[in-house]
Amino acid sequence: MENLNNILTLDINAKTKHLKKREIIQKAGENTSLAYYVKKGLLKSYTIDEKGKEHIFMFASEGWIIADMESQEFKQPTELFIDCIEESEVIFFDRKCFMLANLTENQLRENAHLLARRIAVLQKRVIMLMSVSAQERYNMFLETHSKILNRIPQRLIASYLGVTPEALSKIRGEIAKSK
Amino acid sequence: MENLNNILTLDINAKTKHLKKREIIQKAGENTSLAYYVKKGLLKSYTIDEKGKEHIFMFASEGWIIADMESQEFKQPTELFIDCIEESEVIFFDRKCFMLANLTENQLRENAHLLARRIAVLQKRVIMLMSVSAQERYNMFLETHSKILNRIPQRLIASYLGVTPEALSKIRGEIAKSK
DNA sequence: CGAGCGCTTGATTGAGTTCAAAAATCGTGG
DNA sequence: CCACGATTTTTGAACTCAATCAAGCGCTCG
Repeated sequence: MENLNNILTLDINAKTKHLKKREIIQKAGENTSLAYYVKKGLLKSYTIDEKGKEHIFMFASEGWIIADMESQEFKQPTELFIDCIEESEVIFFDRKCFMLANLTENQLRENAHLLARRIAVLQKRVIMLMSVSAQERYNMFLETHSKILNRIPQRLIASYLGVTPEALSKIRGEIAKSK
Repeated sequence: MENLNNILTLDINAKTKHLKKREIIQKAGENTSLAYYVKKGLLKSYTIDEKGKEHIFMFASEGWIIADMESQEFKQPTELFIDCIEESEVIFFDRKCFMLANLTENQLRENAHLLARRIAVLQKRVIMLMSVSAQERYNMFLETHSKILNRIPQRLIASYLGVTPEALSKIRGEIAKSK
């Protein structure tokens, strides 16, 4: 992820901001073409459904980019909220620089990989949601997010896994018992 | 999707093939960087889990590209099977031409949009799987796949929705009753 | 220090699965 | 083109996993 700085420098308007815990940097319904590079801290992106329930798409810690990469393709307003789980330091830059014509071959490749990696993550998630139990999903989460595990509240992990906080608590109880 | 032909022409090795129903064009575990443009017919991509269950990722009819766009990014072998639901006519070409340096600005933009659109579809699917009932998922499917609906066997729709064929049959029964 | 939020635990309910078998549809060979 | 076997779809009963509802505990931060 280090060489993403190449891309970041393409946006002369890119700005680093210091954000407090719980600070919202993007709301569903807004028109924005911004993306966010996390220098420090921990963010999440999510939707809120008709019943007011939050559904988390991704967590982004140091070195990750978080944004609504796609909704702009179809319809203008984003459907994603993005906010800070911790106090964070984030570079705001324009997503459009991913599509500039004067990119080098390496930058191009980097961009394609970035999008492809995002697709890979989502594809895995779809399989996960379709085919494995909540318990197995939690185990997979433990593996894939081991570094930032203790920085994420339980309730948010439950939302990411697509279960209620109560269900996750019981799953953890089961795991603890079986040891 | 018409101008995708621009990209297709970049691969001098691209070949059109006629395929019979049930013919498999890609198997999990294979090493390939091919992508498939559907000129005619209907294909599906899917995984098979430990229990031997098929989980469908996408259907591709006329004008769509189907491929494992992402697993190559990480690990060599693909995890997706791709086969024909109907007799089909398909252009086999190399995915790598999406990342060539000599693409025009329009082609670049087209590629980015293609990937972004795929992300959008997957993102919607994740929300769908996390937050709505099987019945609602079926209704959403009816809307988004209305043109190819009657060409897809029930059992495959159930797999796409993440439910058993029995469950889908009952859902359809309910809907029919309520009219 | 107290109020509220987050986590746990238990009882109940419900959506969807599994298993089984019948009914409908498809497709292939004669 | 028909008939028969195979595959799909439907229907039903029993069961399971996770959701919902409700109550209690523990922390933190205001």
